[in-house]
Amino acid sequence: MQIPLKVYNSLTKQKEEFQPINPPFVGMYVCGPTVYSDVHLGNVRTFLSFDVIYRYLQHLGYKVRYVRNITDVGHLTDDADEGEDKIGKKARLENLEPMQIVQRYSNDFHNVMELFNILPPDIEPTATGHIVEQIEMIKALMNKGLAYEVNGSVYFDVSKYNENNHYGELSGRVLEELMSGSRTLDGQDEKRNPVDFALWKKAVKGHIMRWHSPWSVGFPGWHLECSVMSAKYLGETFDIHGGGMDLKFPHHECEIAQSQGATGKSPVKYWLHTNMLTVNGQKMSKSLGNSFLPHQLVTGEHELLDQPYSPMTVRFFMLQSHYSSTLDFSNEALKAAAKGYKKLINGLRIAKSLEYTEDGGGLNEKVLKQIDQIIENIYRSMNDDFNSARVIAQLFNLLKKINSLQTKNLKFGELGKEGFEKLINTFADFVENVLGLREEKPEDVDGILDILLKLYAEAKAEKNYDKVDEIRSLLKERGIVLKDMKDKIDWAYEE
RNA sequence: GGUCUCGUGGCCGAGUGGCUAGGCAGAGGUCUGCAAAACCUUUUACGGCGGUUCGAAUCCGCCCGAGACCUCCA
Repeated sequence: MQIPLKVYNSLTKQKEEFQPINPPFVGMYVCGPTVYSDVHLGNVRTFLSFDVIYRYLQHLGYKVRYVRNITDVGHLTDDADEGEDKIGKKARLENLEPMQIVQRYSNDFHNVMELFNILPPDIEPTATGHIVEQIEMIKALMNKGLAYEVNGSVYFDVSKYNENNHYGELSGRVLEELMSGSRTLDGQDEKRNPVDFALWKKAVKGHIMRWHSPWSVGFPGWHLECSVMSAKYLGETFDIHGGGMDLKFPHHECEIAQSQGATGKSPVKYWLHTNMLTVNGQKMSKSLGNSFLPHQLVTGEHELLDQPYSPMTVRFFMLQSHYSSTLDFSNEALKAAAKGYKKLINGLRIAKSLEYTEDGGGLNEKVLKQIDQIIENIYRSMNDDFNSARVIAQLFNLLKKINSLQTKNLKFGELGKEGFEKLINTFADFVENVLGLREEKPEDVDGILDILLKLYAEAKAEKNYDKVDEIRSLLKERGIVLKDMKDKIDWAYEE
């Protein structure tokens, strides 16, 4: 396609043509979850957005290396770098080894990702697996005079960094204002400046997760792992760094400062930020207590939910908005999405089942042109900062053609074999591979079997033995045998 | 208070200086034993006030309203 891919770069605050540093390779890093509690739907939105970006880049032929970390070091509950370690706290409360907490919620996270058909990244590094590398980066920063040690803890010297760099370039902060705006913490603070942040924290008594370092037995600062792991797997400068808006400051700002401080290079070419999921206009977040857990959605067991919604309904719902807009979560919107999703996925089933047959129609240039136009619009939309909402709109337009083929309102011959294949393949490819929507078959297989058993019983009662034999043999082909019992009919797997 | 985003028809949600978003809901029609689905047609719109322009919902200013970040958060 001739239309170039453009992405909105949060760093430059404008849409830019996407040009990878080393085509056809693309390096993409996305901040993953901290595994100390269940992921909620807001978290899912971010990973879903980058899933579609990942899928589309691959669709365009790029060789993408997608890295998404797992934060399994317990970071502190407030940014004064005080407070309790979240994983350690949970471990203590539940009387578990911290790594049990980490494992449990990592497993849960992976299950949720699979539920929403979010592809796994190529590399999923953990913070605890890269303590050595983090220590190395701290050393490098200390050697450059950008970090200082106090009582076994090491802090990043933001004002020092700002002398030759621009701290705040991503989030639009001005250091002076940050410094005047932040309260000086009473007495105990080890930092030279409130805006400085921890690279290494000495473990206080009772802190469970701890490692040896040249400075103390302790643990690394929150921002450090992303700088370290992205550099390790993608290089000191790589193409795309993603994450939720709420990580822009301070997390991503600090990441830039660390990386640039250590290497002298700007680490990321394109910064992409996804917007928040809201509930009644308010951000969904753990701390506000208005978050939905994925399983609550699927079961419908939540006071704000009228009914259950399937994972693909939610996926479809989220893709109907642009990743950089807030999206409000409501029953009405979800119900509409459920119907829309089913319409689209019915189309996918039809698309896959249609076979081209010569039915005497002559080529219809007008329809062919329409289809070409729609397909071009699909690429145009996706290339415009991954506008999945517009892609879906166009897919519904293709769907009309597909449905018309099925109902014979449109003849195969009008499209010709080539036109037909383009229609079907584009539709199926975008629905399944780019948007990642998959068919959700009814799970109630038992219920469907019951219906067959009922028909079988009726046929027997009518002594319609042809029908009886037919049902029996058809089920047998599927590995299911019927059992005529004295008082009822049952079934079993064929042995 | 500082920085920033948004305000689109009954609901959700794209987009754009003049050319159909789309889904859901509503209306009419075709098809159908009935129904559903599908297809065709169709109603409802760009927070307010100014300005730029031949023309703005789209650009600019002001106002009103909502939200995000500035503390852990995707």
